[in-house]
Amino acid sequence: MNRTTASNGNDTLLRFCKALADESRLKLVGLLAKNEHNVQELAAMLGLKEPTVSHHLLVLKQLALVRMRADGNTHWYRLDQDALHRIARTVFNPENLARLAASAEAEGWERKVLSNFVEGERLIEIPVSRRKRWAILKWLAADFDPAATYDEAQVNAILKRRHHDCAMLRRELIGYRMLAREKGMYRRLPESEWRAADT
Amino acid sequence: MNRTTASNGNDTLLRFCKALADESRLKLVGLLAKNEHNVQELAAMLGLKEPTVSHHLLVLKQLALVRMRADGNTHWYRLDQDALHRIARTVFNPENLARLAASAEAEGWERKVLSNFVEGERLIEIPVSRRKRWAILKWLAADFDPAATYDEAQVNAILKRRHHDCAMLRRELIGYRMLAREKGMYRRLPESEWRAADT
DNA sequence: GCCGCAATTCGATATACACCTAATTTGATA
DNA sequence: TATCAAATTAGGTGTATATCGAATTGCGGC
Repeated sequence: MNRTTASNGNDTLLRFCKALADESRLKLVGLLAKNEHNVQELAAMLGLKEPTVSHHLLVLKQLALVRMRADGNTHWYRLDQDALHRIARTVFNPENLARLAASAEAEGWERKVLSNFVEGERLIEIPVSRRKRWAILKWLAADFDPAATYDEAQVNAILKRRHHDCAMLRRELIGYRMLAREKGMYRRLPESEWRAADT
Repeated sequence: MNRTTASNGNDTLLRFCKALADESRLKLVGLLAKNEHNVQELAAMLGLKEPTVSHHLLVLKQLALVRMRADGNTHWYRLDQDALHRIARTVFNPENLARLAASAEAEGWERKVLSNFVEGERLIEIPVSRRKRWAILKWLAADFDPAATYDEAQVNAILKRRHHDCAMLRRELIGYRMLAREKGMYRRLPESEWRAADT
């Protein structure tokens, strides 16, 4: 199931793929590519019942892949070849693929981690995963001014705003070299000094 | 569900569409199009658990849409852009679409109807649909020699081989002008005399 | 050797949807 | 007008599969 609503632009791509991700509908497309057919014929050719074919045709119709012409009560369907190729072409070009990524960019990863572990201003839980923990620590490090120095009580006070286990957080921050302890005082190190997320 | 096994050639097309007919997998494609990512990152970015992502990556991998590079225990995935475009292009060209229809050609419609209503040499059921009934009657008419004449007993005997309700079949054959009754004798009319299927 | 972590595999669940039958709509015809 | 035939819509069922938690695998460090 999808917890985020599909972004409108790529929604077309998704529906297009869904529409063709069924053997019966693919056969329909193939049949309608060559000739016009009514629902009965299609049902007979595919070995399906009319309602089923109607259902499939509706799906294709909603993507404008098939056209219908009514003669009395019999409906004649045919494929809109141009539409098919147009969609196939526009939908798979690189720019469109790029937009797919927009919804969840690499840069957004850390934000997502935060949203998973931070409720309001408090850290609910310290992630076990090294990379996620790194993202959390980066967020904690932002609480410190690189130009200032703090004694242990001050560091603890700042960290306590986020999570009760300030000692653990302090140790981690030092482990990743985001904080450094010198002569009993702490200071935030520049990012260039930090250990990488995956080491 | 599919009652016929997919033809090998279009099987690729079907699997390709199935693979992309899922929002999570589309997002994966988008993300992997821009950068290499490991499973944890992808899971975090999509808001899914690692096993789920693994599953999706497997699907994409089986179509050779993604490549994997293992560094220790972390697996780095990226999109094979060429593969994607190559498949998209080859799979949607007209010749390939034409092959889709091969499995159930228009000419094959009547054959299909027969296979649905005829078991061995016996007619299981007389279709209600006018067009299907017409196909069945055409098949029955083939039992009669256009150059011969039959009395009613003979006609009934021939039809009884196909279905117990020979009276009904006889009436229908006459209704469609496939058989004609003249002076108590029956004879098969040429196809040019038959009423059309849809009248 | 053992432990920890990333990834995968396994087993279960829950949703999506292809398909059917039955009921309804709609157009043509008698 | 009643009626029939073609299509669609409505409702229900079974299968496929997206997702998860738990167990397993496999690699790297101690």
